[in-house]
Amino acid sequence: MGAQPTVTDVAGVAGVSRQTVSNVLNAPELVRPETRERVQAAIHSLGYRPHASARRLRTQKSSTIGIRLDPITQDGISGSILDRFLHALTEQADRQGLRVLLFTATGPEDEIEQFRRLSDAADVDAFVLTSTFHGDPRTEWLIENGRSFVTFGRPWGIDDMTDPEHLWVDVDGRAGVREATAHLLSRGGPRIGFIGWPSGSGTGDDRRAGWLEAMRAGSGLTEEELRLLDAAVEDVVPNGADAVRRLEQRAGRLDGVVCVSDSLALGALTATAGRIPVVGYDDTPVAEALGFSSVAQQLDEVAAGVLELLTGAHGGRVQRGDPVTDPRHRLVTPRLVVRDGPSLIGDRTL
Amino acid sequence: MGAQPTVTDVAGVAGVSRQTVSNVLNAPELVRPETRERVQAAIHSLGYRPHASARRLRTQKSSTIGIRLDPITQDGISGSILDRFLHALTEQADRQGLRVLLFTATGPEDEIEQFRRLSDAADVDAFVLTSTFHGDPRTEWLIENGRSFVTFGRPWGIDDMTDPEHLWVDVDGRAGVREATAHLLSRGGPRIGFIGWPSGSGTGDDRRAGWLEAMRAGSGLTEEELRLLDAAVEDVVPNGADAVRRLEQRAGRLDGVVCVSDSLALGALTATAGRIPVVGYDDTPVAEALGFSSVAQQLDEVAAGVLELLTGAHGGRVQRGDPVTDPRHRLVTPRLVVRDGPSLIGDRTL
DNA sequence: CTGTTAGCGCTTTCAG
DNA sequence: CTGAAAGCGCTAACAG
Repeated sequence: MGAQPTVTDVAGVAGVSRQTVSNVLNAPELVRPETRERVQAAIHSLGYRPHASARRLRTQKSSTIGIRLDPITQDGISGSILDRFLHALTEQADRQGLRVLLFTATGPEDEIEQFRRLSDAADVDAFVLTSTFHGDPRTEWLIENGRSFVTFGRPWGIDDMTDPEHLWVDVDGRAGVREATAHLLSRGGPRIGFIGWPSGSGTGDDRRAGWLEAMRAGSGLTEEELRLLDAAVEDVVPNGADAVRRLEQRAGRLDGVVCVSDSLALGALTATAGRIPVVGYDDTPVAEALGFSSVAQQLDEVAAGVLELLTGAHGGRVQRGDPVTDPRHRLVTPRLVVRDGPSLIGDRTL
Repeated sequence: MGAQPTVTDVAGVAGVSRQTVSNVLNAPELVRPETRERVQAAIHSLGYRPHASARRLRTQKSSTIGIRLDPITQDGISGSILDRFLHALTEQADRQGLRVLLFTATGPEDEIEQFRRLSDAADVDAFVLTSTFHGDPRTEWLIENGRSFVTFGRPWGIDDMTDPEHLWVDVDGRAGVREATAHLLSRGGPRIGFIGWPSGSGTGDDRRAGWLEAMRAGSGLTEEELRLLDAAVEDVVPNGADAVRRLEQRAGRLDGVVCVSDSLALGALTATAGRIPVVGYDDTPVAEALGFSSVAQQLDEVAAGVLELLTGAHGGRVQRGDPVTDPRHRLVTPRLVVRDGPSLIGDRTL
């Protein structure tokens, strides 16, 4: 432990002045290579590290991004995607010298209060928001108050979508579900059902659109028939089972099911028991454990995109990018992880 | 946005000097109520917030605790417990004015490097470690270098266990499994199997001990018979199914199974398909979704314990407690969450 | 109880 | 390219 060395100590050892040391750290090109090396050596031998708070006080930058940890990992099954995103974000932020600070909030209003608290205290430079929703008051507040932020998730309101103040990264769910559907179409008959959420959620509707596109393009079924293959339920496991039974009843036969989430896929799986292929969404550990296919969000890419938008592609510092040259958003294409069917529930048990 | 007001601004408005303001904030009892209120009013009307970095620089405290986000959410199923712990920790830390900073590391050695980096830069005051293991080099380094830390998880080495430098909080797995086993004994026959991990892991052995205690006390079986009811496998889902089949073969009949994890419980469930009760450990979302009983760690209590040890029961500041008066560790008793059996895989599907 | 004086460790002018 | 001076916003001593 002991007292940490300061720039002054380093300067003493290297035989230069304090800000030469500072220059070596912050603008190495200004310092003659020879001197630079001497300073570096001193830094190394003393084990010097710049004092983060001092630097932050001076530069008025915290180099820290704040992210709220969701209150309850909703379903829990899909909740792990936040977990994975968080990990990717932390890892990549680290590499750019950015720290990730956690906070919690009881609801949107409280979250706004946290925004205020954390940014007023200069604790964070920017925020990363997850699970945005229609007419989200949080983004509104952030924009109005000139705070830097990026959302993981499109703003689903009509105007927001193109608001240049609103930077976002999202996963192209439509493309993912389209691919999943096309995959099932190519594997078996044309009657691929879709178990989605009730319409109204941007994310859910977007994914449903992907199913519809693929079906129109490749199933040869009529609109009437397609309607019979489309179910909308709340996102809890048992509903997946109910929905699949209902679809089978309505449509007579099912050749496969694409689900809007792994939770519903799990439910569907318990009802189909391996008879027909089921594809989920999120590629959660459950999908892997039970061996069903799922659409995987590329959380690494999302995290990279978030950071890029935040640092304006300059890396390192959090600062707005140029509204003209820099992109304001990024759509990441997910990847279908194909698995050979439910090895456990299906083949082995039943 | 605009420039944040500083103590000087507040002092100006309230008509007092700078440190009277500071005193109002840090030692209110030193200031006459009348003045105090005037200052408070000024603070409020200006929307003043102390600048965190300035304060940290001055006090040489970061009021921040660092926690590593596990590299890969191992199984994923049980990985969510870190997630939940993190949430509880953040929430409670918040209330004490402590921030939670995340970092990642590729392994124990790298994690130590991060400890050094974060504490040298005065970014964090203390660390919280999860998933400690036998002869963990991390705790050794932290102790040697005088860094504050608390582990979630006992040190399983013999000496470490009583090391007064090592503060820890853990969940009493033995008690949890004992209760789970007793519960199954009371519900059905005496042949309650145990599916655990290979011996060697402190956590796993501890839980196994719980099963053994309950069985010796309440099953009336011989040691010989008990041995036939005890399986040890690696923690992946399919192993749970294999193990249960093996046990049934060896022991002839099974009246229930207690598993060391929800992952194995899920596997066991697919093989037993609701014939006999299965109890898991961790009470993950999967247990809830599928409706099987599980031993729930009390993450809120663990988080509270961690913070208490960290702040030496004084709350607020991170500082070692008195080695004599303050407790050095805390064992939290888990809770058995009883569910009426696998509603999905069991009753409905099969 | 209140004000004055100093300085945490760093970076950013601006001269040399 | 290097050095000297100044101050980010705050709080801990001490003196009034």
